[in-house]
Amino acid sequence: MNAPAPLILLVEDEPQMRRFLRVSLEGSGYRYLEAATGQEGLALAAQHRPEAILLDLGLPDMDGLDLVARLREWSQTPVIVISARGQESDKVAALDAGADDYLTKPFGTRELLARVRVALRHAGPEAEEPVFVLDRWRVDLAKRQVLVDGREVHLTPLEYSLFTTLIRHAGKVVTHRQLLKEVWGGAAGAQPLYLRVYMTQLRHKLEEEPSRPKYLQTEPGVGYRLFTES
Amino acid sequence: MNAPAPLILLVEDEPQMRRFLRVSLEGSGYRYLEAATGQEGLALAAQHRPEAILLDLGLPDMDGLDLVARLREWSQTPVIVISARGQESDKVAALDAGADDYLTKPFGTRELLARVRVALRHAGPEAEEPVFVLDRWRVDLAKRQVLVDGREVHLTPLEYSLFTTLIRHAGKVVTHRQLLKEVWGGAAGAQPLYLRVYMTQLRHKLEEEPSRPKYLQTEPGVGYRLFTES
DNA sequence: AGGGGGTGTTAAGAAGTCGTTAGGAAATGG
DNA sequence: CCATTTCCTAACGACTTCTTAACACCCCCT
Repeated sequence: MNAPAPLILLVEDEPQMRRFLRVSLEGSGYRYLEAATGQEGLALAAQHRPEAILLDLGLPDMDGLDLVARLREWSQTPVIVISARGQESDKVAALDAGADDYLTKPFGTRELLARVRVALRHAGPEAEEPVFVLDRWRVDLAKRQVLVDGREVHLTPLEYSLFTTLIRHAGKVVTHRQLLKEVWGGAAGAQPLYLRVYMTQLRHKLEEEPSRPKYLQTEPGVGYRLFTES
Repeated sequence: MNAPAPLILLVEDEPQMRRFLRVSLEGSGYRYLEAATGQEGLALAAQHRPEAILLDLGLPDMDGLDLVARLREWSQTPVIVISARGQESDKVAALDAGADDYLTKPFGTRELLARVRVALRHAGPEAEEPVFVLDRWRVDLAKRQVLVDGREVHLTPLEYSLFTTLIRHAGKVVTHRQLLKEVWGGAAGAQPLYLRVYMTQLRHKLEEEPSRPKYLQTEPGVGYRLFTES
């Protein structure tokens, strides 16, 4: 349902500034990586494919602009340059080297985060649709749509929730207790009887022979499972 | 072989600043358009599809942030905001409203041009017509115009917002919560009842058989969706 | 062969949600 | 300032979904 938090790479050698950036990003729920040198930064970028890069110029081992140029050989990841130098020529050089933004120290946390959001917005909506396909079934989790043989089948909220819970644990047995908890919520009152009723309904809507289920299988005394061949 | 020079739209009411920007852009070989008001700016943007927009806040007729929001309803064209106000909160507000960069006056020509180059770099491959077509419906997002069988149908602001929200998520189920948030704004007080009333109105204005909607479908207990045949 | 636990099936009432209408409040535009 | 449009709210019938109960079934065990 919810995508993981965007990953951001910090390339910064100064411990103090690094701490500041780390706290800012962490407080906003981003995942982050750190590199203290240009080499390390490039390696981490290649290895983890962050969704944005914060780059402080003035690294010990290589020129920041070279880093951007090297990165741009294979990646379009947005780069926000951070620098103490506010000269116009510095900004122009960095932006023309391939950086996407240029922030001059000192700057505020809120502006930094706003510019990070812009960068992430640019990173593009690379949202591949989570679609579960099994034999004649096609379940589009994003659209909340279930197709059987290309024909749409309507599921009620509980039916859909039960079905997607089984899909999430496809192939594995899910216990009665776990199903009741995930579908009906931890609250009390949920009875194993519900499962039998709704499994029946699901089978009638989805299985070819509801009385001889091929995929929505019972694991007697334990729970149910969605059988995925082999 | 060689594409025409990128087209840039200036939205600026101050004659002096306009002259400065014009000279800067012209000297770099860009084509440009000028607008002195927000209304004119929106119209020109819709008509000529510039590849980037330079927007001065503090226009006479409308708030600059509203202009960005209106533009973002149908276009992803990069917007560089220019402002005399350097407050961090101003920058954050503009960037979060959809702007891509924020320049505080005074600024140098070379930095401006460098940031324009960044913006043009971002400007992706040819945006398609900002028109949504489905069966007998034709919605021009730029003109805010809805046609049914070629006949214009008038929608109130809320109706239009609700409709375009469904269009933006065409095919997907949009939950009550999400619709209320996107159409009525995150603020409190929005009730699911609103949705029922406005969906009824939309169906009467847009559907052939309002009581048997073909496209504006209800997903009981979950939300609504704009049905686009699989 | 006869229980008995767990399971499948069906149906009907209860609970909740939705569609529709209309009228008054609020905002808009001249 | 008034006319018009738009928005909010309440009420109620119609519909969908959920819960619950009753009963049939099947396999295993003694």
